[in-house]
Amino acid sequence: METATANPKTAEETRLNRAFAALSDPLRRRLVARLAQGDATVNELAEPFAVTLQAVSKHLKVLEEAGLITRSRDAQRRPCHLDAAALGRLTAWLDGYRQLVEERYERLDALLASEEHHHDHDQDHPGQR
Amino acid sequence: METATANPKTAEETRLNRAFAALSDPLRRRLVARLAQGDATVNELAEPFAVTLQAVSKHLKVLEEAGLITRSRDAQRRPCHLDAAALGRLTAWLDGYRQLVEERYERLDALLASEEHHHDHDQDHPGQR
DNA sequence: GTTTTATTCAACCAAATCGTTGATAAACAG
DNA sequence: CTGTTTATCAACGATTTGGTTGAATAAAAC
Repeated sequence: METATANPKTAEETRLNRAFAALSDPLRRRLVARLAQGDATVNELAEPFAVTLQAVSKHLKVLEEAGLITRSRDAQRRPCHLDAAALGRLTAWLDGYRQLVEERYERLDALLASEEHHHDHDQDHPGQR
Repeated sequence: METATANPKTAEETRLNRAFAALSDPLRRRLVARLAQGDATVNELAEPFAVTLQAVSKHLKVLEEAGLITRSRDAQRRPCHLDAAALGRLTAWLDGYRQLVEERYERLDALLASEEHHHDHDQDHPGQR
């Protein structure tokens, strides 16, 4: 599969860099959570938080440059819209690696089970280890 | 910075904070990618990169404190193991919000379709972008 | 014992990050 | 035009981050 190996700088990796970096800030993640409920302007987004409007404006710029949100225009307002596809790219990255780990785990399980020829207990996946 | 006093900040949120922050660094994500292929020691992990062993050691500490990896012991070595469940928690967070956005989008689509009484121009929906 | 291997700790430094205040721009309302 | 709302830009300071080198620890090998 794709799974960017040791490539120096693909555009895709740059995009992931920006997106994960954007989500590393708790306030930005709360903005994302808020935007999941519906589009909102900068003022609306800033209102619940104990920071200045300028700080929120900066955070939104980061989210926008990371491709996580898009912005339109309504008079003086600039409503923000959360981009579902961008979130999907992040889950795809994470889930690809998660699946690799689980596959390896299952193969190890199978190996252990096959080598245990004097027992035969069911080796079902145990949810959380 | 968020107020520590007025905000209870659940343990779950703290865990997400650490995990997303851990993944915000490109080198740490490459370590994760490497560990998805199989467990590895600090030396093995550091070898492909142009940074010192100590730098990688620090990064691994961050990943460990974020719960993304666990570590065992084999003589002087401390092999790292990628935690699939931790990756799963991140995808769950992202995907929850992604689904909210898509549901809202679909409802808006349906509303627009039902209100179209004098036109019938096709409202194309952009599947993947 | 001494030395080698594997990893971490400690101190330090440059650069990035996050927040602030103050000024500016753009679109409206009067 | 004057003033208000909405949002951004610019400069600054405090803190965090990611890297380095050098010393320290722990287990193994000699």
